[in-house]
Amino acid sequence: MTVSEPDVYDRMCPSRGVLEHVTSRWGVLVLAALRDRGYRFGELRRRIDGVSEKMLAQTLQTLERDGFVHRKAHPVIPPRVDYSLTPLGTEAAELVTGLVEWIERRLPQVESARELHGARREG
Amino acid sequence: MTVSEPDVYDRMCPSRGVLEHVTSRWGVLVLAALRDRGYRFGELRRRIDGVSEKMLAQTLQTLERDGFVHRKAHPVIPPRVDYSLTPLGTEAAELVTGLVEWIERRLPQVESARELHGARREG
DNA sequence: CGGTATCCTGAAGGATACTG
DNA sequence: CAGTATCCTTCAGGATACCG
Repeated sequence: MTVSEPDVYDRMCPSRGVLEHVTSRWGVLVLAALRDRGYRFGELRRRIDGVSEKMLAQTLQTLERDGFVHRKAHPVIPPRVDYSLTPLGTEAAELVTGLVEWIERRLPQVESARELHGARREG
Repeated sequence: MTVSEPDVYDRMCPSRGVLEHVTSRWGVLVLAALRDRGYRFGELRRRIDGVSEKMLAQTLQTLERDGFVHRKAHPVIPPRVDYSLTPLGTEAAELVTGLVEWIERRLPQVESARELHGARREG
């Protein structure tokens, strides 16, 4: 395991790193899911469609480290680990789900904008 | 130039694509910048620290296609192109800058959470 | 000035196998 | 079940060159 440096842009503006954790592909979806209730690892994996074990673990670790997610490991066999939002994470999750829900409401407008504009890349 | 398909996850949930355009590394920063006022291409490039010409152009095209950004090309030499937010883009920008500003306010809490947790990866 | 085209590399991230 | 370790592929995105 190699520990990577914060990149140049992070050094110039430390909030960029946090912003990217929270708005990352899987970060958004984890926060949104946990807003409903706490989940076990496997539950989350099934609920968040398409996430790999590796990426889910990585995303949860990053969010835990930033203080957004609380991890509670029960010392039982088979292992049981529950994830939930911290108070800080709850606030973050409200903001990102606000964004997600806004997008879902405005999707028709986005799609008609795309038609007007002519079908081009989906980057 | 190859035009890429929307990937599998986009097909399952079309809002994911829009979410990723808006929360992408440069998308967030473009929306936040344009919230202040309209900018020319070069102005934006200078204002958004670290963005390459290529990525700025690509990001603006994506946001334009989604109906968030308005592009006004003046037929003069040398060329002049102004970018601004559409009404839809203004709403999106408000949500993302809300998130950015929240993160900036909470940064001290995030940093103390990191210290408690012990210094680990910056993924 | 405001792009586009091409090339290239490092990092993100998926598949698989393994473990306590 | 909840991860780690390893390998391998894909792709974001930077560098460079060129153009209207």
